[in-house]
Amino acid sequence: MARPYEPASLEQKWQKRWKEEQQHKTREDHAKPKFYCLEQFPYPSGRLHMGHMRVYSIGDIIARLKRMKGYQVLHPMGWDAFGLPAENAAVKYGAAPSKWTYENIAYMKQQLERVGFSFDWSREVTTCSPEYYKWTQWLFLTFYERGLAYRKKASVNWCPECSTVLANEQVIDGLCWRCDSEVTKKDLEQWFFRITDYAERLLKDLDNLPGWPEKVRTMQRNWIGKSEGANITFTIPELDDEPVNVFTTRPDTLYGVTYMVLAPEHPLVPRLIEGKPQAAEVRDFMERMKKESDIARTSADAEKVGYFTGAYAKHPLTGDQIPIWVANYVLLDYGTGAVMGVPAHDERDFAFARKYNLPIKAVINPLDENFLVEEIGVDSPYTDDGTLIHSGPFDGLPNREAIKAIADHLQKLGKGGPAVSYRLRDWLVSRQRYWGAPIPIIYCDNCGIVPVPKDQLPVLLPEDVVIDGKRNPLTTSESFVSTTCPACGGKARRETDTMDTFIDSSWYYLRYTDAANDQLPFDKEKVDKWLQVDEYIGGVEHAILHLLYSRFFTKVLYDAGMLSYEEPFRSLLTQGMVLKDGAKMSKSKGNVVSPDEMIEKYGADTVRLFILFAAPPERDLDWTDTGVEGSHRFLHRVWRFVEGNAALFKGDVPAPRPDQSAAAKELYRMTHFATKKVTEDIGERYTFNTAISTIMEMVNKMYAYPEDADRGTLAFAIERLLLLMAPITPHIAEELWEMIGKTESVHKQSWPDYDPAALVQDEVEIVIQINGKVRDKLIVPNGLSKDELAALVADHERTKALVQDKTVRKVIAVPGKLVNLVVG
RNA sequence: GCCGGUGUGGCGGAACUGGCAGACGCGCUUGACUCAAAAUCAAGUUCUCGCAAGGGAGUGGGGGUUCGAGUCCCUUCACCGGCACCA
Repeated sequence: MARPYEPASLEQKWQKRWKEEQQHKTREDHAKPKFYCLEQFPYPSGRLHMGHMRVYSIGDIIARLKRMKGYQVLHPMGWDAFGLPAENAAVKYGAAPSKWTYENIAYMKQQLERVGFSFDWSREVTTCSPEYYKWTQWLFLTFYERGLAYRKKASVNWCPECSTVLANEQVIDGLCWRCDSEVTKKDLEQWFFRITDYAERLLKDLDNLPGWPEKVRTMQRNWIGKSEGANITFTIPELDDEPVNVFTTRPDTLYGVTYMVLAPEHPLVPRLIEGKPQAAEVRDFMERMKKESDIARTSADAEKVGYFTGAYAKHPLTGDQIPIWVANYVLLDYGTGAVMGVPAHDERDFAFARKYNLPIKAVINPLDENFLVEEIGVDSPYTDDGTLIHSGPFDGLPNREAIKAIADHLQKLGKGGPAVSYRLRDWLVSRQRYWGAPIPIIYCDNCGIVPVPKDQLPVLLPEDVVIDGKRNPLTTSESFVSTTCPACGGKARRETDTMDTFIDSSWYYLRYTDAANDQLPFDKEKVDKWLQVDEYIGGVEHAILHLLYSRFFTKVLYDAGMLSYEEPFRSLLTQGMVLKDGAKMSKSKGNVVSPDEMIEKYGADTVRLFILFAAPPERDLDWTDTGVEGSHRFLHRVWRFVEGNAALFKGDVPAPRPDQSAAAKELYRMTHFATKKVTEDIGERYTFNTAISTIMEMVNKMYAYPEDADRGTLAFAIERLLLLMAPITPHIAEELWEMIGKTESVHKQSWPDYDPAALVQDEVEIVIQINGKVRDKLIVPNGLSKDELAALVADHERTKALVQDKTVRKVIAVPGKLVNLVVG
């Protein structure tokens, strides 16, 4: 009586047993090589979605393989548990954010266990627990001690919907990354991390990350946005030669400057316009610019608007009078907030000069002799290379050389010099929200800003707060706000902002290495043992945000001597989205497929198999019901075959005798080939889809295996099949492994090797080509040399017929592959 | 505009090092089993001409290198993503 495949009961049976045996606990064994396999930890939103299923399926297949290959594997899991949804839930349902969060964690943890992911839960990390955020605060203070955390008043991004400020990285196309509302500007005093100090290292070290996708490295390079050029100091005679710096990437065009433009918010503007007839309209313009959002103002097709201030600057080399303008297209926080205008050689300057009738002066002579210098500035600016003209002592110099020559010359004169500018801004880390780690800072009227002493951490989140989505909740807790100054003992008040949740997730991968440490965030020896993360798997939506911040954190902690690596993630795998009907799953589209329902219907193994089989990991995956059915069908097929042949394993199992028949030899070869292919595809190439397709081919061969062929070879193939399936579909592999009489878990077995000799075929099919076109195929003994092959083909009747009376000019023979006859 | 990525059957995808394009799966067609259906097993399935044997075309388009190109080079188009009045 055949026993049917019943995933629901057998999966729970094994999950229970694995848990009892603590099978997924990290075994620290210094004799073995280590492997740190990490997937981005989830936000406890309530339910797992298919995106979660995908990341964790990918991580689990890798971790399970590495364990079987004899590595000590760190494969931890935790919760990115601070954040706004918990607060929104508090406003909506009146539940405390902590209650909401911990209930979600409990539910999602149970879901993850139901899929059979091999996480080491003994190292579980929850960022909203005081045991964790104590160290987040500790690290904030470390940053503060190192001068990397500072407070300043600035025009910052403000999300009215979330009632909080946002970092630049969290503003996507002018909208809030969380809620998509339009972000406005506000002048506020806020905490920043000095990530710009690390701009150059963050940029340069991207070159040392060959294991990262080019796409992600490019995105980070673009975000950091390095420009090389020069700072040039103009002076303003009417303000006692007050200096004003401009940044330019084209110092070679310095002699072509015909005007200068300042950002409307530039601090010099009020002094420049004082007493001038233009003062009123410039002031009016400045007011208008203040109100306009950044996107509207800086979009490429926005009209360029400018006003003459009435003031002039002095050119640093020629001494010419340069009119000073203000315009919407100049931004205060990029470069120096001031630019020089060279309309002859810059598209934007040209358009501006045309509009306001400013002079255009050509200083680069095109190398193209057909291009007349006189044409410059007539219809369009000339922005390519050339030699300098009208540039005093630099005339005749190729402009590329002039860039350096002029910058160096200015430096000698003390009027500027080579300079680099980055697009990257400092990281705004304070949030006017409740559900985050409190910033451990105290304000004292006598002592000013006083950090909370590290031995007084954690600064606990108070519970007597009002969360109404309107006020900063911590300001409503009197018991929290009023405190004493750690320095002078006088009355003081606490900082009421909390930290950006991206700080929590910037170091969680370090905490996993030493999750229970109550003396330090982590022990140096332990973190050094496990770092770097060997494979980090997550969504590309964090390409800039989380991945840049984590790199920054690692570098700062490296500088602080807390760890020995400057880069946290050796290799990065960015998995694609899970789509349904060509669109991202979303409630509003009504195309959400629930993992719970799928597991209920087919079992976790089927869901894992389908996710890994349907597409390579980096690509988007289209969820199809028929595809899932197919994966489920395959597991049934495996089950039936193994179950139907389980009797083979009663008593003494015969040894494989592949020499008994061609069929036996072929199955034996296939088994070794599959071992090789699956090992490489899962362990090195991360193409799980092709690993699975090879296993399917192997099963097809097993079905076609003759009844009377060698049983030992078949037994060998069955045993091997289960080992190869173990990382992919761990439950069914375990159950069938037990069924064939094994007493120790399949997951504790050593990953099988393959025998290269077994891969060699006696006979191979070669292709006969005439002039590169396939004309015939021929079975020949393996291992023939080029000459033997050519001779054999020359003798082949059909080849003779094809060649007929034509001359064979050349014969190309590739052993084991083909023979190509060039005839004519 | 700059940078990066992707283009292969009806669909998801394979071809890793220049060597039989379309593995594996989905879908579809046919057969076996069945009173029948489902399930299962077996065969077929790029397009096109042909009864067939056998031709021809074919990896977004055009060109090139090579005995041989999905793969390398040049060029061009489309789509996706990042940056963008960034000085």
